Amino acid sequence: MSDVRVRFSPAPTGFMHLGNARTAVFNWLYARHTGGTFVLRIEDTDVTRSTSEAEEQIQNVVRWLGLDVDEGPFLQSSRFDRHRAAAAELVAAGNAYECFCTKEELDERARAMQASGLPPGYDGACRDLDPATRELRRSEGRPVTLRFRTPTEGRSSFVDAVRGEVSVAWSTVADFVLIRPDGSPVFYLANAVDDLDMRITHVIRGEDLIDSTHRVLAIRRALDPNRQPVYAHCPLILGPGGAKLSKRHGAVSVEEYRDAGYLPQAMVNYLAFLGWGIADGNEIMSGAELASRFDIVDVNHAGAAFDIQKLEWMNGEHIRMLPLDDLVVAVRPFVAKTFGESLNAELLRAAVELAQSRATTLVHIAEQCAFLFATDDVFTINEASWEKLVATDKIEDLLAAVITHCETCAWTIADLDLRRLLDPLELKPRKALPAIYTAIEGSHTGLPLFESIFLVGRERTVARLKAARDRLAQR
RNA sequence: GGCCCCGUCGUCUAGUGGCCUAGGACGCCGCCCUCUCAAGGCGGAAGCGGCGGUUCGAACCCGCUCGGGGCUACCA
Repeated sequence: MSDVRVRFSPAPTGFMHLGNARTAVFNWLYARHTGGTFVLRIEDTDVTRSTSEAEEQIQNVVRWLGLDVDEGPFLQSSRFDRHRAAAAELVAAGNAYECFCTKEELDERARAMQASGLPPGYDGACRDLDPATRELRRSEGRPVTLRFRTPTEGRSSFVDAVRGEVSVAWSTVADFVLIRPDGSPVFYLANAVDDLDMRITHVIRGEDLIDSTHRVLAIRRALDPNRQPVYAHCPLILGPGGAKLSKRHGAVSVEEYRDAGYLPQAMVNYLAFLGWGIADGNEIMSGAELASRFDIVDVNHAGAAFDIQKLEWMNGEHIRMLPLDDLVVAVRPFVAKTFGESLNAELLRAAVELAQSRATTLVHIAEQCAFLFATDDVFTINEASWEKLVATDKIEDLLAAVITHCETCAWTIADLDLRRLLDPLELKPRKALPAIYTAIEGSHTGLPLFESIFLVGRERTVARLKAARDRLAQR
């Protein structure tokens, strides 16, 4: 095992969206690539916005994706004492100070500064208070926050593993809050302290955090000047057209994709290729294959648009690669959702086998199999398909011939090859058979007909054909 | 507004000065296969944001410009 230690550290303040998932995937891939350790840390420093549901969802999604966690989950909220101690250390060393400004005062002054064309950051009002004034403020019962004292000159710079040197003038970075009046730490502090304590060597995260890195690094250096991790900021995932990914573009939470019938291995495969690519030859890979090839220095610079069509294709490819028994297990809950838990296992397996080569999602497979599990009272025919049936040439003769055949023939797939009935009627399979698909499967598109009829069984087949015949006669 | 980051087919990408009349994949179009729909096979259209440099030579280097994104919180 190498000494590489990475962590996925989401905030439990909402659902796990695709960007979070991709960050998790990159971290996991890098850990597995290097033989390092993958740590899960929940950054719940914002007590008012963090929820246990979100926390649970994060763990569910990580598990579902198959990203095995080596250490954790660790909750930052259980380490607040450690964060406060670190903050006290910073105050003692003069790197941080007490600020007595109220939220209202801050807001008001920020507005005024903005109005006069100045940047709206903290104005440093409490930065250099003398001890007497500090004592006075405290005695007034004002809230106390701890702020980090940011350098006034020079530049902050670090070498990012994907972007190279990133640098910013310290004069543009205002003093920022470390500890809130209620004693809870803010992200910068908790993040710096925990990465230090957990001996994180590589910080792989979204580009939205690139500017905060200067602040985190400043805290780290004040606490321990000897250790600095490698930072790798990955491009953000965009919606269609390069705009910000949002609900308007459809599902953005990973669980929605799971529920829509996407395979976790397809999700990992697709996400891995968003912002990174070997893109030479085969793109369908297992997590292990991806891990063997992944490296953070190969991550792209530009944001990547999420393309559901490619995910869908990739999902189909993974469905085709999956051993049949595994696919049956994956499909089962989707079928059980409408037809209950007591499913005929053999029937399900046979149906999934027929669907495996033609489906793109698990939901798609469940839909294609539905006609097999539908009892006659719930079996319904798709309206567009019914119209096609009605318009079929010699439909009455065709139905009559198929009914007779199905009532009397041997019940084997070979004997159920209905094409033999078509010649006498001077019909072509391509034109005539979709009507039979409709009568049996409820749609003119679906699982191969003769195998399907075989699985439906003689009794239900004849019943459905007669039902179609009768409905036709009524019009 | 300020600061930072980014810019190759519609989309994901390969490409780090000559191998590029820019390669692959999804999607799209056409053909083949075919009991429907798919899957599969074959073929096709489609791109270096723009302008200036540097160089014998630029998708690759530099400048400007335009465009996109992020940050600018007692969110992370």
